[in-house]
Amino acid sequence: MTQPIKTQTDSRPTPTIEDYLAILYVMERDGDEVIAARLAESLEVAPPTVTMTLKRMERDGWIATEQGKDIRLTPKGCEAASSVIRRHMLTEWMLARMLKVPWSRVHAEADQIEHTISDEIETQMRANLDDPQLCPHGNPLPGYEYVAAGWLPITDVLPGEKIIIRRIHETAEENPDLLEFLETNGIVPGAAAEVTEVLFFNQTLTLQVRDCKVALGFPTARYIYVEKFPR
Amino acid sequence: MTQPIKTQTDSRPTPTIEDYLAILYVMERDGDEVIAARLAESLEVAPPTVTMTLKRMERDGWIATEQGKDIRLTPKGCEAASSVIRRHMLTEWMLARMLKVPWSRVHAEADQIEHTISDEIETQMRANLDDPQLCPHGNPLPGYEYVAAGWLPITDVLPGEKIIIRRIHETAEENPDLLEFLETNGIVPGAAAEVTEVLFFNQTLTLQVRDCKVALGFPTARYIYVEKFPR
DNA sequence: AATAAATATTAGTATGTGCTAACTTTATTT
DNA sequence: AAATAAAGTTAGCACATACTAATATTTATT
Repeated sequence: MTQPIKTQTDSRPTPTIEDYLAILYVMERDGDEVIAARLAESLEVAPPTVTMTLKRMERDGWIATEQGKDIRLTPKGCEAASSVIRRHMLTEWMLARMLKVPWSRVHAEADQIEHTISDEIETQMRANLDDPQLCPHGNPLPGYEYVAAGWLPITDVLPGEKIIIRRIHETAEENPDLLEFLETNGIVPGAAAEVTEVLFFNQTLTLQVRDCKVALGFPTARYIYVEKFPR
Repeated sequence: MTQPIKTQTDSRPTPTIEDYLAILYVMERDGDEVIAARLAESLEVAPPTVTMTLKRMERDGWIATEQGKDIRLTPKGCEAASSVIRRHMLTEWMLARMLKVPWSRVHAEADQIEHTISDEIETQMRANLDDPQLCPHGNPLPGYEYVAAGWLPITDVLPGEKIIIRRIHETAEENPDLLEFLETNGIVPGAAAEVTEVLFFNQTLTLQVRDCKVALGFPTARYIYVEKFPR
């Protein structure tokens, strides 16, 4: 008899728990307040669902709650979160490069596929996709946060400054309409642009990308990170 | 407000139901007896689980049971089964060709991923994988059964006959050890071989593949389909 | 300090998917 | 025909994941 081998894939959290872990990881990384209400919004589930799921997560050692206060990932939870985020981002690259799925769509598709990628497939992805440090939207793979550390929100740029678009934050990726708008207007990592106008009273910021002008609302603009053009 | 669009992916059966549908499809295709006991074996679940799941499937219109007798796919069930089998086989090709996953492993991996492939990704796979009619193991995509119709089990070949390996049946794909054995010995679709010996008393059949001899047990051999060498 | 808003929890319910134990029904073989 | 084997079902249970309604708690604002 051949013994069934317990693979890492078997000991993975469920897709639901992986979703929670990934959001918690990004919240912690960004220094945001980690509370259940935010999770309920991000995941589009009712608050009691979050309460119960967090209880199970604590029971299973993915998170720890400081005397009922804020939620923190345990080392094990952090590991698991890193893993699913890595699989997500590698899947995005696979879809974009190998299957030519539009940039604005890869995130939503990868959100499903990520949970079914084994360690072996992850290894193959890495090898065949040049071991990327950033996802197609410019967000860093876990462990490569330093690569993105120097970029700043485009809201911090003064009119007249030339910039390179570097990153669309994970939060903005949740909005497919926005992604399509950005893609259509060439606002994707690597694009050169110039901030032409900032209208505080209107909460908009106008960009010149190639030969077209695009106005971004401030809430959107906060999720677009750029590199100041090397003069 | 943008209306959320109800995609086909939303109306898909659950992964569990897709698994049942795919097995039922193959059983029907091959003219096998379609009974719950066979499903329980294939799916490695207890018989009562099958009873309950089949009830839900009938309730939801995926299958119909002739006065409590044999199980048949409804047109809707057949559609859904074809869809998941297609996604499975396209995923296998993607893994093999794009991610260079070994031939003997792609089936098991695709078994998970298939459920998370949207119609859009399926379209992209088809376009970027040359619209295959057969999976990497030589089994036909739904609708292309005629492509495989002329091949026969290697048990029907007489010693001395030269053949081309064309197909490893789905049932054999469930056995990873067997697949690895076949791969190691070059028994994969397209390989030229010669049946050198058939030992009925021993229930084995010996093949010459390239420069090595391989003995196959009859139960295995029944799942290997071949084309007689064009003389 | 009082009110309002935001957040969290409890209680009760539902559904899908699994299990074991026990029992019945149907087929096969002696 | 009787015995055995195979197949199917019922009953009872468990767990993850969702929900609503109601309540409690905490934080913020007037």
